[in-house]
This record gives sequence, structure tokens and C-alpha cells, in this order.
Amino acid sequence: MPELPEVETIKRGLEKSILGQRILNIEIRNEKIISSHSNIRKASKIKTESFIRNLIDKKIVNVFRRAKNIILELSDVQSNNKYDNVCSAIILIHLKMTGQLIYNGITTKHTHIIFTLEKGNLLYNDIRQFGYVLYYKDISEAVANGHFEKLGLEPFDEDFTLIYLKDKLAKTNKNIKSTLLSQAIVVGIGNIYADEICFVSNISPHRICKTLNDKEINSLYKNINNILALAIERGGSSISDYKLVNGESGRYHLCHQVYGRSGLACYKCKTILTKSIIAGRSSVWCENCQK
DNA sequence: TTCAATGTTTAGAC
DNA sequence: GGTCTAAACATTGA
Repeated sequence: MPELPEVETIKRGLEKSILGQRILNIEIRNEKIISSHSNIRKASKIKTESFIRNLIDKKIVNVFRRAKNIILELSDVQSNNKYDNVCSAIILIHLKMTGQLIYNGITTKHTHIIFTLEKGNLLYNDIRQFGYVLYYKDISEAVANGHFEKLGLEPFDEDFTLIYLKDKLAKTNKNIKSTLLSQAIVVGIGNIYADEICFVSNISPHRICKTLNDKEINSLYKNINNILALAIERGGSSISDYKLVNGESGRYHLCHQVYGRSGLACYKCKTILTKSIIAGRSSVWCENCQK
């Protein structure tokens, strides 16, 4: 569930709740979460101990988002120098399908990590356990370990221009739905927002990118920005497990035009919405409005 | 009991 | 090399 609007909402929630706090204790209930995917089966006691040793007593000084990743930047607090906020570690978090970061929540059987901070607890919950919470010395170490490798531009980056999108799509021989999901051109769009963006742009999810005309790409470009921005404004879409850091639900799912509406009438033309499987994921669209 | 669910990566086929 | 599909990860709920 967490796509860019949800991850951005969580990032903003973390800024309000945990920024400036020191990590007093860390309880790891599920070691798998702190091992990156390729290392899943190498989880060990040593890994857990070094994870805790590397992070404990440090202060959370920055929260960043890159694509659907959340990065907490930490600094040492041994010195009293208030300017000594040099990054001494990062925590790289990916929520995948069902990860949650909840401040001062109630632990459940799906709570895998508990960070005890000076003023409260931060819980990492994850029903399906696909997500991860990783320690790295710094961003460059994360990059060296293969993170952020095939990511395109951030949709709100000034480099993400109409010209850039046109140029990339003109070279892409696959359909628009799988292209949006791939993160290769623009990051942050998942299954929900891909369907919503295609619908509002009147583009079928099956359309091959290089066949899109100028008018269609203009519309796509505008709607990528508008829909993601509006969804952030509404705190994201809560369709199953997604919650804000304060435990509340988002409100953007109330605005969904097509996601989850297969078999129901199109809000624009009343045609029954169609469901196709594209890139292994369900896609809901209107055969009449989307060409 | 079977199927599908928000993300990402990988393997194999063409 | 490009692109497609299926499968993998683990759990829940319809």
C-alpha cells in the first residue's frame, strides 16, 4: 500500500514526532527485518547486536524520502557541541506492502522492532514481513549495497519536466501501466496511483508508451503531479494496513476513481469498469474513457 | 479451500 | 538487450 503519497505522509509524521530525539533502546523481535533481502537467511545474533550497538544513543537529526524509501539520519550526541550534528549512521526503511511506522502505538504480534526514544516509542509493524529496516554508515554505503540503483526521477524534482517525460516515453516499447510501476522513469507510483493517473489522463493502461501523443503526455505529466500532490494533502490512501505515524487513516482512498471499482460504473460515463492483469497486478480502467 | 492483496526482485522464455 | 510472465517473500480475509 505505501506508495509515494503514503511514504511522504509518514516522513512528515516522523519529522513532527521523532526528530531531535535520542534512541535509548532498540528491541528486535524479528531479525529478518534488519537484514536486507539478499541476506535474509544470514540473520544472526551478531547482526542484531551490531545493529543495536551502531544505533543506540544516537540522535535522529534528519528524515528523508527517496522514492518509497525512508531514511533517518543520525548523529552522535557524546559532545555538547550543538553544531555536532554530523551524520554518523542512517536507518534505511522500506515498508513494501504492509509495513507501518507508528509513534506511541500498541505493540501487536506483527510488531518487529521497537525503538525507545526519549519521549516515546517508534514501532515497526509489518504483517507480511516484506519490508526492511537497515543500518548503514551513510548514504554512500547504502548505494554501494545496491539501493536506489534503478530509480528514475522524483515526480516533484525540478528535473522531472514534460520534455524529460516525452523523451523517455518515446523510447519505451512497453505499456504505460508497467512503465509507471517500474520506477525507471519517475518513482513513487504503485498500483493504486498508476490506475488513478491513467484514468484521469484518459489513457488505457495497455497503451504502448511510444504511441502516446503530445496531448496525452501533457495530460499524464500534469496528472502525475496533481494526483500525487492531492493524495499527500489528504494523507494518502488507507485501503488495508496503511496508517499515519499517529495511527490515523489517510483520506485519499475516498477520492479513488477506478482503483477497487472493477465491475462498477465509471464516474464519468457510467460504462462498467474493466479489470485487466498487467505486469501481474490488477488494473481497473474504463474502456470508453481511456483510449 | 482457494484466491487476491499495496512492492520489488529474480529467473526463464521468446 | 528488451520485454513478458510467474514466482518468491508471509499473512489475512473474503
